[in-house]
Amino acid sequence: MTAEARRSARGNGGAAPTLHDVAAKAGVSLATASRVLNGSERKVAESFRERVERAAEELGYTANVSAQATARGTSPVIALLVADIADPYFGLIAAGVARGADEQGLVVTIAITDRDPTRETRILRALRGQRPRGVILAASRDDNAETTSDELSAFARLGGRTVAFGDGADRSIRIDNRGGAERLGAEMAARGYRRAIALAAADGVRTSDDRLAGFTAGFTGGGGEVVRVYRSGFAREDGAASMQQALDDGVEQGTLVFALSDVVAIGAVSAIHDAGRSVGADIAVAGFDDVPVSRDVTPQLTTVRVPLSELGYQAFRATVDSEWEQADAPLEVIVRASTPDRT
Amino acid sequence: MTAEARRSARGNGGAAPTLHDVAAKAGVSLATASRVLNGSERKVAESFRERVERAAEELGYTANVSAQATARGTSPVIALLVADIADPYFGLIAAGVARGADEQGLVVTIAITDRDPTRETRILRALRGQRPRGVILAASRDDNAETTSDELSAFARLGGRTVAFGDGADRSIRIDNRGGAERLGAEMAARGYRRAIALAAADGVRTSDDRLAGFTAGFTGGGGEVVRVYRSGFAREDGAASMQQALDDGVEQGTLVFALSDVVAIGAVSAIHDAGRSVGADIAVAGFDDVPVSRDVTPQLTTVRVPLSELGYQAFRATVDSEWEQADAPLEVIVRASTPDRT
DNA sequence: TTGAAAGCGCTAACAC
DNA sequence: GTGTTAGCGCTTTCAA
Repeated sequence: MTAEARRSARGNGGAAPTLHDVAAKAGVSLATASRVLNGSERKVAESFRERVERAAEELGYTANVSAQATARGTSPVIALLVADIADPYFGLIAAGVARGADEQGLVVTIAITDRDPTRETRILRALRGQRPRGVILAASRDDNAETTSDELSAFARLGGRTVAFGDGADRSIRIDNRGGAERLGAEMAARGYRRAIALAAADGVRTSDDRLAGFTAGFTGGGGEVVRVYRSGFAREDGAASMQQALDDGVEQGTLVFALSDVVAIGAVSAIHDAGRSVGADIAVAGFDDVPVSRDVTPQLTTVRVPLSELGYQAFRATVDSEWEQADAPLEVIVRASTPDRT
Repeated sequence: MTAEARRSARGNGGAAPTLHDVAAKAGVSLATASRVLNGSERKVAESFRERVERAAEELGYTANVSAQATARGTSPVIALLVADIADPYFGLIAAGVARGADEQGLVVTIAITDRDPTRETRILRALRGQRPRGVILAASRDDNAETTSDELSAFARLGGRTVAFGDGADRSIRIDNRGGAERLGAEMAARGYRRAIALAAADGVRTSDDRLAGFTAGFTGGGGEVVRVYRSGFAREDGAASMQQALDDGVEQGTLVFALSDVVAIGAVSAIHDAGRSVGADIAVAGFDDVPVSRDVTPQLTTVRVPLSELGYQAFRATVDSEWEQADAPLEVIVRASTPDRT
């Protein structure tokens, strides 16, 4: 049964009007209708153009994106992979990506990896079916596993641009985790802290390693010492659990807790409260990222500002611009009340 | 130039392998390959099936979703509209939707309305081009404007399911804002509060109106009085601004501030601190939603728990299940330290 | 079971 | 300028 037949069979109820319908109603050819509605500018006589536009309007025509994509061989989508969309870190990145995509009339699809590399690879494979213009990987915060990088090259071979927060893709959004953490460490030492406990992720997780190494370098360089390192993950509960453990092990007054992210730091703050200790002069806490909630906890969190939303926007630009160079995204140490001066 | 010609012209470099390639390599027809790889189960001889699968594997074949969509007339996507993906309210909903979509192998596309009804309508129109299986509207927190509802019916006519947090769609996810707020108001009155200030959104915004009306009913029913209502929006900064204004107007000690959402409440908390006042015995604050940060501020925020992520999941189910009925999502009043007993 | 062939809705040569 | 027509990659009758 042809589309035509099917359409009249149901009296055209429930079927989306096609370009064909518009062309027929306007009394022009398919090609002309296509040129007016979706094709490149300037080529159609004004009178025709008007007729087509009116017909489209009356029919409520909207181009079928899938059909356009198969015909053109490319689809207007940018795929974004995040670990957890409810985490403000990723939420901010996603907001930046969405803003850019919107500017260009592109659609962004979001997939959640739950920080599971297997899932990540699987999703990537499925995403390939969308033949997206670009893929942005903000998921692992880790060096991208081998299988993931295979998938990434598969994308590249299809002509899609791959961008990663980290390595392994065509283009990388780099965050100077090490440098920022080092400045933070130095600043904390300068403010009189001498003992620090670090809350990190598993050894080998790049972001965590860099932040930890940077902090340690800066802090010891200023005369401090990182006395213990607890390892768990990136979630708030991980921070709470690690801190709980640390408290069980004993935390001297005046110790600084350096958490690898604000979210983790906030978990730590909660554990400190639960233990009846207090944040600040008793146990100081510093995080990383400067997500909005770091200003909403009491005391406000000392942290390193990462312009996440802006970086998301840049990541988007990186997927679409032919020429591209990452703009400078300087990280700034922000000292707040969670780390009072000890000098 | 045919695909064949093009492919050999570039030595097949850079082109995605097509079903055609797989079929050729396996020595079977297109139809058979399709049946094995993407079609319905059970129909192909085991030997053929194996050959096809091996060929697909070796070629690294992934079905082109757009082509499948044009051929099938339906695409495996669920479109989600949110006001602001960096807002935890929407982040949680999105997480629930994403979880459900993943279970069904569907893709979710996200669009941001920025709380602009015009944008919302425009986006909806563009989204229609994707011919998504379903659309979830979590954007306006408002009664859906007329144009929006036109777009929604257009979707429905195409056979797509529309689901809204609020009214105007095929199916609605309802949050008992009024009831929850009423219980909160009653509880606050029972705990000895007598004067309240409300921080709401513009008059006519449904969620805000319901929460405000509910709270007022419960609070006055318990002997309290809502002395002033400030109106702005749903963002943290709106809460800060409204609270600032309230403080300028004068806020008696022992007053309760009821904010229409936790995010707004947190803005208010920040304004209270900035003004050198304190949250709790001095000025009490209650919010709504129970987003994670409500437990991370000090003092922790009294609020009404809305199972946002779960509701996101339900919204997803509502788009895909033929039979559907909203599961009970009871709202629970959670009293925390931001509203100490005054009795 | 399998395969040939006619679509799906749209784009883009190419000719008029 | 405009229309014809052969694709895009895939699905799905319909015969064989």
